[in-house]
Amino acid sequence: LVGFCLANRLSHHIDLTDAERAALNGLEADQVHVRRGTSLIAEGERSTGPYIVHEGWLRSSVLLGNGGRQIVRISLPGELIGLSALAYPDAAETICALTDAVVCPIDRRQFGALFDDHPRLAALLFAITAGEDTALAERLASVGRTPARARIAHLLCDLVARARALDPEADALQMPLTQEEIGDVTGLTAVHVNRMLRGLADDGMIARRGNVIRLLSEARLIEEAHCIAARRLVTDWLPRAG
Amino acid sequence: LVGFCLANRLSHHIDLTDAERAALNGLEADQVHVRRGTSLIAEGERSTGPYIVHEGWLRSSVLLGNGGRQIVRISLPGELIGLSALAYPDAAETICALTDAVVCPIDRRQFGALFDDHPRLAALLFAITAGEDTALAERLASVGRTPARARIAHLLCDLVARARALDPEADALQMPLTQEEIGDVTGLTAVHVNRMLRGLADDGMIARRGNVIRLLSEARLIEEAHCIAARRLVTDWLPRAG
DNA sequence: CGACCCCTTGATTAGCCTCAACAACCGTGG
DNA sequence: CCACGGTTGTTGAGGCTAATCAAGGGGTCG
Repeated sequence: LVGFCLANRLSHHIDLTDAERAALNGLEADQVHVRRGTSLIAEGERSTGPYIVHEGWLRSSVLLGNGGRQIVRISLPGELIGLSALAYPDAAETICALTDAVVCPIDRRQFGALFDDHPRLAALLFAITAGEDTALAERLASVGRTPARARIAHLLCDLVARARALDPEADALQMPLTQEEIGDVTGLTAVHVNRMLRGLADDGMIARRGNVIRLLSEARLIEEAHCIAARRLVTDWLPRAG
Repeated sequence: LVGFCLANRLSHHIDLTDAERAALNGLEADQVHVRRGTSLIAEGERSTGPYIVHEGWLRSSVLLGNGGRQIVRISLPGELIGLSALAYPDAAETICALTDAVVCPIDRRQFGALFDDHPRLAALLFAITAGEDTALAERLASVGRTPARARIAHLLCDLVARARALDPEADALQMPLTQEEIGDVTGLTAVHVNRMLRGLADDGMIARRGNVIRLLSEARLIEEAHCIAARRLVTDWLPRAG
């Protein structure tokens, strides 16, 4: 078994019991490898359940009738993706690997069984989902109400913060998104993304070398992005384990 | 007890057992009245849990550092709001009543107990939350990747569809949002919202009389908005009741 | 009656998009 | 090994969408 599993991630928030750990191991048994650039599932296809990311980065996007594309989420190891499979029979989003990746498919029913067997885990997943919902709302605010530079600053801050949560050592961001994809996240064109990145570099806020982006002044970026700092989850309301 | 409770809404998706119904009644016992224009909770304030809307419409918004405001959700009776209270100790969004409203506050711990006592209800709420997450992603796509007219068409289609789910008779939309608020949903200025509404009216797609908006050609609006039709929830994965 | 909010409309500006051309890089196949 | 096509990044010029600034009208509430 390779990669960073959900059990790892959940144990950052609560102390897992042996039974809970075993249940998660059972849930995360299957692993599917996805090569960079290939899609795990396409919008409209029949889906059987969500996935847990074990390794690599992925993106979820929706297509517009006018040919446009919006990337609605970038997913890192330890995160759940494709949750719309719990609401609808067909996938609402196309999920595509940004790097070579390993994911674990979860059948809806397996997921449902978790509510019976391990209510505390189910509740924690609910809390995590609520937190990601807040992050999505924040991105909507960024796209809807801030200028281009700020949107890109916001994305960069978001990604480094999440990458750092996985690897506290990393001070530079190995950026797997093309400028066109950055545009699809932020609602801009690739051309304009390019100009804004150049602007940020000229102003000494970031340094670029190939795909690697280093944040030279995270404070100024955060200020420019009107970021909201990552918050710690409250877990005091979860039911008792067992 | 007034209004449209959560039990009503959930029973559209599954047949509730008596025990489940009783549990929901217990959950929804408290009712708080909120007058139009007043806020239930402000961003940053300590929060104790989410709310269930029993009557009226409310909006959730976030403030940007630059003075901007983004409305991230419009909530109708039967819906859960303020779910970020399950993730963070302080409210992530300001919730404000668009009409006189009645809501039921739910303490985090009450909500947590639901996972122990009624796993099927907890799982259904998870599914509903996943569905709303999809709707939020769709709005992000609308704001990020479609022109002003399309964004407004999208909002109108969304609101009438949801209003109609509550009252199938209603063919007109009693719009409680000011044009400035419509702008805060769609990422536009009030002035431009006004011009776009006029344009839609001039083209015979909507008719306006005061606050009441009638959709004259919903098909054309949907096409213009690149809307995705409301889908039916899958519930086959939920654990058994009891 | 006056103050305030909301709607409406016009004129001007600015931010971002479109179109276009080229350089750099990559994986592929000859 | 190199030639090649395709993708990505870069930069310039010009146009369009939506923001800004400004002014006035209608409604409601104190």
